[in-house]
Amino acid sequence: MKLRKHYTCPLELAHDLIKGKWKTIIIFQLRHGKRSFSELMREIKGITQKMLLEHLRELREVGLIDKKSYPGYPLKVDYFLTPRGEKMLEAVNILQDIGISYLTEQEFSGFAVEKRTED
Amino acid sequence: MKLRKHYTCPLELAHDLIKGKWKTIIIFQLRHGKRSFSELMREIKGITQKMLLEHLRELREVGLIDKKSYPGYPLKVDYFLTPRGEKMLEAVNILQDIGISYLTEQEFSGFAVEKRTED
DNA sequence: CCGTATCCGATCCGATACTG
DNA sequence: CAGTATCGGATCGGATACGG
Repeated sequence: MKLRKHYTCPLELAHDLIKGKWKTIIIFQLRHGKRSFSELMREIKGITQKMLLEHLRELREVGLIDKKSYPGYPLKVDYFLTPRGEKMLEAVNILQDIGISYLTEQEFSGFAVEKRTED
Repeated sequence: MKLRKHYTCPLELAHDLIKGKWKTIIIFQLRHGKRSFSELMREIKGITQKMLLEHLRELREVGLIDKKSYPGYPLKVDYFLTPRGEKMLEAVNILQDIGISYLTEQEFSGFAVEKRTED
């Protein structure tokens, strides 16, 4: 996700910052501080190596996260939120709350599982 | 954007709610109350009729907005945020602030225009 | 004024294999 | 452990035309 040259609207830019299936989840996982690549792989269910690396790189390119590499073997890299990322975390936390409310409340858990009557 | 049957993570669901190029912008445009379809078309630069209708329908299906149709000609329909939409607006407002900060600050306005030296 | 349908290129994302 | 490359199906979104 390269940012475009021009944006006519701040929200278009901001939405591009978190575009992609995993970006908000990555930001949320970094809420308590740094995480290595392998920790993120373990904590984020269902993500592939390719997707995680790609989204990490993009988040870095737009300045929401940064990383620190430690020399030597085994390789070790820590990813962490920048101040901009911390600000984005505020929005992500709200999204998290909204997601929980949808998963919790009857009205939409019924809808979210498409009237499953079995199990 | 139909919601899936199951989500392993609230953020995956929440991100789906605002997935798509225009959803956050539509929510933001409804921040001060109801808007007719044609008002939204006028206010949201660059959007096509198809995209606006499609995103309005999807936002409605997931319960972030609702609409009220008035009988008679010319047709008139008002769209407005539901309580869930108002909650989502809190996140969108933060995104808006972040977008503004990116467009404003030197570091990223330079980056956002990809080192353009002409014009 | 509001809503639907279709076509088609662009992008996204998962699987998989390979490198330092 | 961390990162790169490629391929192919699925989805997204713009243009355009048509309908109530």
